[in-house]
Amino acid sequence: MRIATWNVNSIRTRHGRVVDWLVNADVDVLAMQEIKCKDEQFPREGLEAAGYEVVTWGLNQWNGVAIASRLPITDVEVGFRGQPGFAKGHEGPDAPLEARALGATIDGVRVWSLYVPNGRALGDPHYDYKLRWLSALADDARAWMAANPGAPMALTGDFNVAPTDADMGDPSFVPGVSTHISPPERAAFAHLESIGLTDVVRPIQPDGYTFWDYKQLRFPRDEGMRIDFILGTPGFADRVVDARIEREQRKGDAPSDHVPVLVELASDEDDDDRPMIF
DNA sequence: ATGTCGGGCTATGCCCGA
Repeated sequence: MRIATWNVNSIRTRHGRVVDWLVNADVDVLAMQEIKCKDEQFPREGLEAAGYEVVTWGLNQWNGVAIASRLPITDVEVGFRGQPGFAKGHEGPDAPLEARALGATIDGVRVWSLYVPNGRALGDPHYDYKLRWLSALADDARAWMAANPGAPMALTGDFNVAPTDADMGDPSFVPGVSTHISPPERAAFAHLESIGLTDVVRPIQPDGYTFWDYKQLRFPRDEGMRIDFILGTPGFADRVVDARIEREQRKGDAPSDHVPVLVELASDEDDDDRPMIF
């Protein structure tokens, strides 16, 4: 089974490219972020014609997450337990949720499509929200892992954190000043790893960015950032046989500013070593 | 170069978010 994540930056602008890539890359499951539309506006036709079932959580023109799968989808969860909300002038515990997390089970694998808040600037209310959001995500993941020992789960998506210096190649992000590289954000990411989630792509693809800003020739200069990840429980990580960052998807007409990240999983029904398929 | 893209709005440019 091939599972991918992709911040598509508007599915209405990108659906043709998304379907083409899914079919060409033979992807079974795609977690999307920044669909930037309401559920009823999501262009499902091309995906469904290509054999994909689609579940979405889109509230308005901002954020929005979705999962498309060629295998049956069950146990859809809109938002995670304890997910903090956020809205202008509404920063308390009863702030409305944003459409940033969607969970589903596919062929026995729990898959989350996550769009972590950007943070905007150090000290901005959105930055505190980002840290609370990541902390609550870890709490929910830890509770799920305790209740489902050994089970495969992947937290996939745009984490908006560059965990190491090598993951930050955009010179406009300055240590001590900028989001995405601040110690608290990196600690929040490391905390996800400390509860038993593993970046399953990095051991296979140690280099490469997943995002390049549209501005200032960031892609031609390869001044990107590695901020999109697939974090797996041990029961997920043990089945990963290959991984890929689809840099080619940053090229051509109307690309997203992010590229897909995907992994190939061995079947859970046999222990045969699978050949590397990519 | 604040140099690019998305979205909405009531518009044919301006605002917001990334």
